Amino acid sequence: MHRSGLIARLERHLALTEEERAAISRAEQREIRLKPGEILMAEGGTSHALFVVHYGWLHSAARLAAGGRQILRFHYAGDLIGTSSIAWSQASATLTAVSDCTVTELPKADLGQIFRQQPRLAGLLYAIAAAENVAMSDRLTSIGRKGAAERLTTLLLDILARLRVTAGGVIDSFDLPLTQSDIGDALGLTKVHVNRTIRALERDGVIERNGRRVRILDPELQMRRTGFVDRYGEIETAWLPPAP
Amino acid sequence: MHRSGLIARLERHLALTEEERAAISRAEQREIRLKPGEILMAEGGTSHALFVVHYGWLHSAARLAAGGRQILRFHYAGDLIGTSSIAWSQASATLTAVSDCTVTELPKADLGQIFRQQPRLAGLLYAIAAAENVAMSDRLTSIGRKGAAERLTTLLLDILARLRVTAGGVIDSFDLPLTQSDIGDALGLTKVHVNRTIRALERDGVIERNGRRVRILDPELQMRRTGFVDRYGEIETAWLPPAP
DNA sequence: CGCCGAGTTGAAGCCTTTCAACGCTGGTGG
DNA sequence: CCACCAGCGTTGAAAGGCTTCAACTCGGCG
Repeated sequence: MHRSGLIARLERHLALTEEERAAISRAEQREIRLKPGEILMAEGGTSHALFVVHYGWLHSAARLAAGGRQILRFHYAGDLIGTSSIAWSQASATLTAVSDCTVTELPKADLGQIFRQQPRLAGLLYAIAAAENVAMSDRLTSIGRKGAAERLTTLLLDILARLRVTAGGVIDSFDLPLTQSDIGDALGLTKVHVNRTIRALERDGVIERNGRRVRILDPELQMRRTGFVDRYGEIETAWLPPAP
Repeated sequence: MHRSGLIARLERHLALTEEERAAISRAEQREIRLKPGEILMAEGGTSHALFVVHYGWLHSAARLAAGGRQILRFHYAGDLIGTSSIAWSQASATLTAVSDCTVTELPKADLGQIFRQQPRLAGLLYAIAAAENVAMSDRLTSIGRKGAAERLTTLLLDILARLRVTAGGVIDSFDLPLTQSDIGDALGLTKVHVNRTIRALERDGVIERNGRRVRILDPELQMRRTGFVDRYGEIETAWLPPAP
């Protein structure tokens, strides 16, 4: 099996011991490959496992009684997902592949083992969960208090920031596998208005498009204008207990 | 010192051992009392501690460059707050007292101790963080995909559900210490529209008001209509490692 | 070759915001 | 002690951003 996406993620914050790496490897079970649109876990279904993303994108989404959909988060390599199954046995959101992707199962019981034997990893996972909570807050602020153009720009900057991590360099363009309908469901807009907003950003020289390739002309400028903060760069680890 | 709100919260999910209780008591430092409107922690400020709420309400909010504000969450007795300081030393949100309240400090370093010595507590804290993440998702869905009346009803139901826990019974009314401006900032609406929406709910027989007292006429009906889910009732603990 | 999903565009309507004004209440200082 | 002031709640009217409805194009897949 190839290298774990989760281990790679954790090592960006902390130099893991051999034991810590082994504990995670042991917990990760069978690998699952998904095609775009395939569902990994359905809202309301029962689940006794989390998933680690190794490659590709997914999203988690909630359905409304009225028939709409809200995309809650996008998940990239290194993310530990399906975390709602930690607190309940029923999934609170649907996990769907956006691109081709591979994930591995991580049974809840094995997570318990990690918490028992690797307190430093437990702390780091807790810190990452706290960071994700803050990222969620940013999204809430964006949807609650910003107009369509700014929401869209922020989403594109967020995707760019996440991809820059794995790309290992400062890129300014990427392939966007999302439909405009998906984008609307992520931003709380209709697909029609997403389309108009995208075209307005093009006209205003904020972005360029070529097929599904999107280029942000001056990412740093846009980050300043929207007040975008990358929540995934650094995580403080000084408070963590030492490795055993 | 009176009984810790956090211990009470955790014991709703798990029967704690004497050692576990002691570990938390040891970590909780000086008690702080706040009056409505007082700020416990300011966005951008540095902080090396979390806080445990023992009594009263607070909220966390983010400011926008444009001048607006988004209230992210309300915090009640038993909540562990300021968790953004777990991942960074800078606070990402401002914590403000809504009512009179008392909290205690919980230094990050002591949290590290708890993670090292009490893996079961660590797991439970992680599960609670996961549950909060889901609650945040619910809010995102509400703001992204629902109209003003439904957002407001959902907020009132959420407050009711939280108060029912500490009230220890099925209540259907409560004192609402929030201004309409606060409510607007929590729901992504203007205070003017909040006012119109409140009056519409009164006219439609959804709520009654008497000063700051709010009564929801048929909470169960409204829960069904809005698809409200109480995320704070049960948390699964079967996967947790055993107490040492 | 035809169909279906995705993207695009126009026009009309609705929900929410903005701007403005006024009453009420509780706290403060003369 | 009381007048004043500031903040909150309330309401109206007009404007604006986003949605809805509808139609048309384009490209890929069966």
